[in-house]
Amino acid sequence: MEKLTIDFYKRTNVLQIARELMGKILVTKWNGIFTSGRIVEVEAYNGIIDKASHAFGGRRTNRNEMMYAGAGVAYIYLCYGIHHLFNVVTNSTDIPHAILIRAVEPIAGIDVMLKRTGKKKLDNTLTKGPGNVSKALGFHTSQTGHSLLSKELFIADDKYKYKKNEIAYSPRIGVDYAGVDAMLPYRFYIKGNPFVSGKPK
DNA sequence: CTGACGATTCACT
DNA sequence: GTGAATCGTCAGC
Repeated sequence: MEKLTIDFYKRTNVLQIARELMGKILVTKWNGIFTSGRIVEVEAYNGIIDKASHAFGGRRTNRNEMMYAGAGVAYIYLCYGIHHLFNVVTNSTDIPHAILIRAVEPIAGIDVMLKRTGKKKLDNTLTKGPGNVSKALGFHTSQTGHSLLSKELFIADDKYKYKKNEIAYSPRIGVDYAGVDAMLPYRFYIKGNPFVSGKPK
């Protein structure tokens, strides 16, 4: 169970990193409260040339400032006034690459996740979809910019590996406004995993 | 200052 | 399948 280091995040190929995040363990320990889950669905946002990214065209605002902060920090923002979405920032300072964590499989602290989400029992809706992941793991926009190398928030590798044929890819979800870039196969997910969002096929 | 809208989710028809 | 919830952000005036 090794914590991923800065070298993992600072590489230049965001698609490669997104692909490698599959099966890794996302851990939060806010105020010492431990929760974790295995990553089963992600989407890559490929910098200033990606119309679906908040940083398209080099747009730099107060909201997306952390996308430019450099590898190994969290970018968390509010969507639809309701949902906090969690991203991993990669590459280097001033190059706004990010990976949205869309779904995890709960591992530790399931009781805490149930309490945070107001659910009664564990089912596949607990951490399915980016809004639910953030709710279950306790992410909040106030944590944007938090280091992924810290003791409260990090991603670990327990050496579990999905087989090559278990990982599928598709266009990203909810980015129709991005024109041709909406069709890019930047979403990765585990085939048949019940926590993966979108309609099963 | 104002208005339009979003990397979503869930309840309801 | 359809539509409401809900509010910070951002472009434009």
